[in-house]
Amino acid sequence: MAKQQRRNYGQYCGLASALDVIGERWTLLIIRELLTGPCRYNELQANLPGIGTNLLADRLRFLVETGLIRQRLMSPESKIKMYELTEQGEGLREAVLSVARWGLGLLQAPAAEDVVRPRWAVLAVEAMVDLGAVVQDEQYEFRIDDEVFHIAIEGGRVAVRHGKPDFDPALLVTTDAVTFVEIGAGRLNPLEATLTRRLVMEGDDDAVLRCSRLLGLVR
Amino acid sequence: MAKQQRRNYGQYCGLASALDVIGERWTLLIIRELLTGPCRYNELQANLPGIGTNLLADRLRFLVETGLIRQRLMSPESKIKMYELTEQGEGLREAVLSVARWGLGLLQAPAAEDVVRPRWAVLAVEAMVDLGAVVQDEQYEFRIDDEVFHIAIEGGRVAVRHGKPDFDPALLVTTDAVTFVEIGAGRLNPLEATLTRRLVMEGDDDAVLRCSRLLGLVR
DNA sequence: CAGTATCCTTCCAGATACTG
DNA sequence: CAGTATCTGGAAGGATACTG
Repeated sequence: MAKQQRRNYGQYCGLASALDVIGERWTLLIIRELLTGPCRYNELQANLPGIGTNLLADRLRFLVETGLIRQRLMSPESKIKMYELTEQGEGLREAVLSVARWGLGLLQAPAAEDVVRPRWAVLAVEAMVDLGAVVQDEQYEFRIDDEVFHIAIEGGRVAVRHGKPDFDPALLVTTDAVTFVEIGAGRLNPLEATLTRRLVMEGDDDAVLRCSRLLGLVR
Repeated sequence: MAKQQRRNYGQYCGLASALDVIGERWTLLIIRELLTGPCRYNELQANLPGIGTNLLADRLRFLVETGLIRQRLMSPESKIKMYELTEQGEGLREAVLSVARWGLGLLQAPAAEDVVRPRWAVLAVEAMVDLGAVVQDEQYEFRIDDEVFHIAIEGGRVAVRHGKPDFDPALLVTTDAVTFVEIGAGRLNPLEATLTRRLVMEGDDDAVLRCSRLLGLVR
């Protein structure tokens, strides 16, 4: 036998065939990391505590084979490798957000041993976006712990991206990852978070309102 | 140790917490079965070839504990037990459809050993529904292999349900599960399927058009 | 930095036998 | 019918050491 067969469900069904590819342990969490931008091997390892390097390598190899991700050099001269989603992998965004949205509702208070990362808060932000609440093109800057990202509204489309906004943001939101995830989970009232300074929104009052509506924090 | 701890990711993140509950093998397929209506133990076993009775029992027990499903007697007098989704479990519908929609795009021609079930075609139908194409209240009857179900459009909402329509349907669609899944996967042209009689749509031409649009089969 | 290689543990598949 | 209980080989997962 040249190559052993992967375990699969053997069902002619969209869900089953999806799970044959992304159903194994850790796989969807790797996709989650890449949904907020390309990552290096060690970054992935650092953001997926407990994965074990062999499994990470296995999963990455399989996902490259399957065409969900690809390897690319960071720049022509450097030999630092990055992993990034292909178009097919990017196609999982809606599905991942949908699952994450459901999972947000399960969250209790963080346990002492729970790990949190700013980029997971980014995912929470994205899962919370209500497309019906888009009013005007603008950008909001978020500073979550040590990471900066922004929401860009462009012609009715909403993108959540890493790094600073492309232009002067209408709003600057400063918070920590736990606070943001808790708000997303509906466990923490945004007003309360604001009053206790766990969440700080600086900017025009109207922009604060628009952003709050976009994230479903107020009606 | 009274009760061993389930393996979990230990991440304070919506996606990770969702996967702690529904990430294990077979779990989401059990949810899929229940999304098209309550099932008995043996039905589940029959529709999930390969699961093994102990594993199915384990999963069901866990899902009941977690509150995603519940057990109920079929009728007060009979002692036939059914499993059905709780409201929380029902909350997974969008997420499951979203994953299934992505997975449909992966499907190749069915392999000889692949299993197909009419209810998976029901899922495909539901995943294909384009809410933007809803025009008027009506119902469509589907006969896939030996199962009957229908799409009910009521005030802009679309429901896919088991059994016969509540009133005279605008359309009767007859086909087999493989054909329907293949159409959903974009592998089979609906016109071709119609011409080869693998798919038969009986009804008013306008209704055929509306239904085809609803399922994204024509623009 | 970006992985292999190794070893050990846990989970899963499949079979079978049993119970209320 | 609707499960529980037990067993076994094999596959997947986890921890750690090592390498170009």
